[in-house]
Amino acid sequence: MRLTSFTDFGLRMLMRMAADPSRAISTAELAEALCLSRNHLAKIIQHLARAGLIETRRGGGGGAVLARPAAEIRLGQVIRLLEEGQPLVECFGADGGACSIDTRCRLKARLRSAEAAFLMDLDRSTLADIALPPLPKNLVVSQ
Amino acid sequence: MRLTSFTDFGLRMLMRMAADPSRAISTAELAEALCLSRNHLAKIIQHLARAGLIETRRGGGGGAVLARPAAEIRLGQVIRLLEEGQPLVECFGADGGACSIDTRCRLKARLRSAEAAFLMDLDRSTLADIALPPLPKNLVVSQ
DNA sequence: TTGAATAGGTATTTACAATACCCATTAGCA
DNA sequence: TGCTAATGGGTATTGTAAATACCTATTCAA
Repeated sequence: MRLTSFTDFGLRMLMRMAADPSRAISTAELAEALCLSRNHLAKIIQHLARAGLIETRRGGGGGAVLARPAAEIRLGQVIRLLEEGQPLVECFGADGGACSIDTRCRLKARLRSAEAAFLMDLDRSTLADIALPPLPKNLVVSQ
Repeated sequence: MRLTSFTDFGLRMLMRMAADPSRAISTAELAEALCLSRNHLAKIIQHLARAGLIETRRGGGGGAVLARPAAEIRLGQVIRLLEEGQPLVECFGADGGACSIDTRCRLKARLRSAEAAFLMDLDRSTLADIALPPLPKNLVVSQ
C-alpha cells in the first residue's frame, strides 16, 4: 500500500502553510524548504488550487494561502484529492473491466470498505492538528 | 493509494484455491486461469509458501494447497504479507530518516493509524468469504 | 529412470512517477 | 507604462521499480 510522492509532498506543503495561515508562500520558498524542484511543486499547488483547498495570487508578493481555516480541512479530504485517479487495484481503474472474475468477485466490496475505513480514520484529524510549529528564525534546518 | 499487482494477483490466486481447497493446483493451471505468466505467478506462490499460508508439493501431481482452512485466513493478514516492505510514504521506509520535519511531524502517527484501520477492516473477512464459486465445467471464461 | 512439477536466481523490459525546461500570463511597483 | 516577480500550464526527459521472461537445479511420483 503506497501513496504517491505527489500526495506526500502535498501534505507537507499544507502542513507548512497551516503553520502561518495569513502569509502567502511562494513556490520558490516552499521548494527550498522541502528540497524539491520548484516545477514539480508548482504542479501540486495547481492541483490543490483547482480543488479549492488553497488560493494563489500571481505577481510580486504573490503565493499560496489556505482557502479555508486549517481546522476545517480534513486529512481524508486532502488525500482523496491528491490520490484521485489512483486506483487501489487495477480493476478499480477507469478501464478495469477486463477482469475474468468480474461479477463473481466478492473481494472488491471488501477492498472498497477498507479504503473507506482508511480515509474515515484520517478524517478524524484536520490540517490544524498537523500544522508545523513555526521554526525559530535562528534555527537552521539540517538537510 | 495503490496495492501492487503482486498483491492483486496473490489475492486472486488464493480466491481460486479456496474454492477447491482439497485439490493441489499447479502454477501452470493458475497462470492460464489468471492470464498471467507462469514465472511471475510462481514468485507469488513462493512468497505465500514461505509465509506458511500455502503448501507446495513438487513432482507429478504436485501443486499448491492452502495450509489452513480458508476460514482461518484473514484478508488483512494476507495483504500485510504481500505488501510487506512497501512503505505507505517514503519516510516509512527502511532508510526514511532524511525527512527535514522529522520529530516535529504529527502526520506520521495519523497515517499509521489509518493504515491500521485499513487492515483491521480487512481482517473482518476471511478467505472463505471471498472464495470463488467453482465454475461449471462447460462455461468458458472469456478473456 | 524418466517426465512432470516446483525452486529460485538473474536478466530484461516496460510503465509511470518524478523531474526538468520553456514560455505565456498576470499583477504589483517604480 | 515598462520592469520584475510571481503563477499557469504544456511538453519533453529521466530514473526507478514493478513486472516479465528466461534458464537451470532440484525434487518427487509412477
